[in-house]
Amino acid sequence: MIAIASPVPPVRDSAARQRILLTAHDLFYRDGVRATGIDRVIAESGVTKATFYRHFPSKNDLVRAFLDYRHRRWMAWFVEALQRHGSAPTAIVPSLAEWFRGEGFRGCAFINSLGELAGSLPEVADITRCHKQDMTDAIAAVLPASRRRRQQADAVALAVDGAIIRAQFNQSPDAALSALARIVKSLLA
Amino acid sequence: MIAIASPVPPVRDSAARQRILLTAHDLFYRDGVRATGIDRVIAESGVTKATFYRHFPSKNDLVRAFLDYRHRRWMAWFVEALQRHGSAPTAIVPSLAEWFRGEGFRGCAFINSLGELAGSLPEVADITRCHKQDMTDAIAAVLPASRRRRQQADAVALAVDGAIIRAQFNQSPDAALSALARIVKSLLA
DNA sequence: GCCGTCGTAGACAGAGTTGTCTACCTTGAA
DNA sequence: TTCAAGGTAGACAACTCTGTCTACGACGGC
Repeated sequence: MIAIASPVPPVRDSAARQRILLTAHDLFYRDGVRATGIDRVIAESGVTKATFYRHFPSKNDLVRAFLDYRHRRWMAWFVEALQRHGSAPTAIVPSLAEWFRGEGFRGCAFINSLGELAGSLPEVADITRCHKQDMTDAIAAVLPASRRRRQQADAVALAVDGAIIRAQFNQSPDAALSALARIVKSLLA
Repeated sequence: MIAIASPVPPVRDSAARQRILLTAHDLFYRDGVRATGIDRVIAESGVTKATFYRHFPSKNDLVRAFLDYRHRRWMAWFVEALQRHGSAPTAIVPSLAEWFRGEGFRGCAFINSLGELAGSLPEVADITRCHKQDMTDAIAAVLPASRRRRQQADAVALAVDGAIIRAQFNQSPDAALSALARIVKSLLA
């Protein structure tokens, strides 16, 4: 037996894995990561423990996969929403309004994870930084080209984070949205 | 025996209770509420289980006390810092800079709790709303009197929340502080 | 001096946590 | 046809979590 390369190609896209990831996404986002036990994910995704641990050797592996999936999914939605609303600075507030008013909105998954996982999964800060960098880039893409575009995008992104937080605890997102609109307008004036 | 009022006046300020609350504050803020077990709080505050449960019948009671204490303590610091920096709009950024650069800064305790406790302690949203309302009032107090002061304070407070978040995952708070300064300046222009 | 309050000390219950293990079935490719 | 990968099913270990309980000591006001 010669066996040059590893004979065990990891299965990245099996149906069971997808089901686990989708279920974990919904539960982690809705109830929080620590509040959601592995057993719950296993039961609701309809697989067995052996199958689960074949794909995700530990809960932290699942959490990392969840954050990665969340990032790709949220960014795809955000870029699409900005385009749909005109790819202009005025697209930012109505896009976020969609999200805030959507069923099951519970804030930013990365910000939420930051608080509860800092101890058990230190890289969550780096992951969040990457996520917010991509969000900032998407915002910069709808701002008018100018020498200060980078700085303006940073400031708008910071305000967007503030708006997400306030929409999370304020029941109605209206106040957060109008405050954000005011900030965006005065920054670009 | 006539016994008009309850003969068991709750002890609000015993030494043991203070020690428990202080310890819980440090641990909850540093490691998160869910990540911190009751046993840990008990061990580090040097009391026994019976004593602990005499003062706090459940962990949720301790969490509520923690948030209340945190609110009073943080507000006292914030108001004092704003005064110390001149009680003007320009006092906001340097005050926050103190906090962000301080040892053990780990973001806003209320925002952090929001994500991890929404399921087990629903009132955390109301508590956070009250806290942020008081923070907004403190900000309004250093803004110039005008017809739009309330709205300006709301917008600044929203941006402050964004700055807190970014200072939490960005290692250096400099970018968050300068973006916040830019927002404050343009809002008051 | 008595009694209630506050405290120490620690065993214990009951539930939930992550993760391992054995045993067997199915499917597709060499 | 054989064999390995991926899946089902579920017992089990080891630990941690919250919360209860008994027994006893110290102190202060009535």
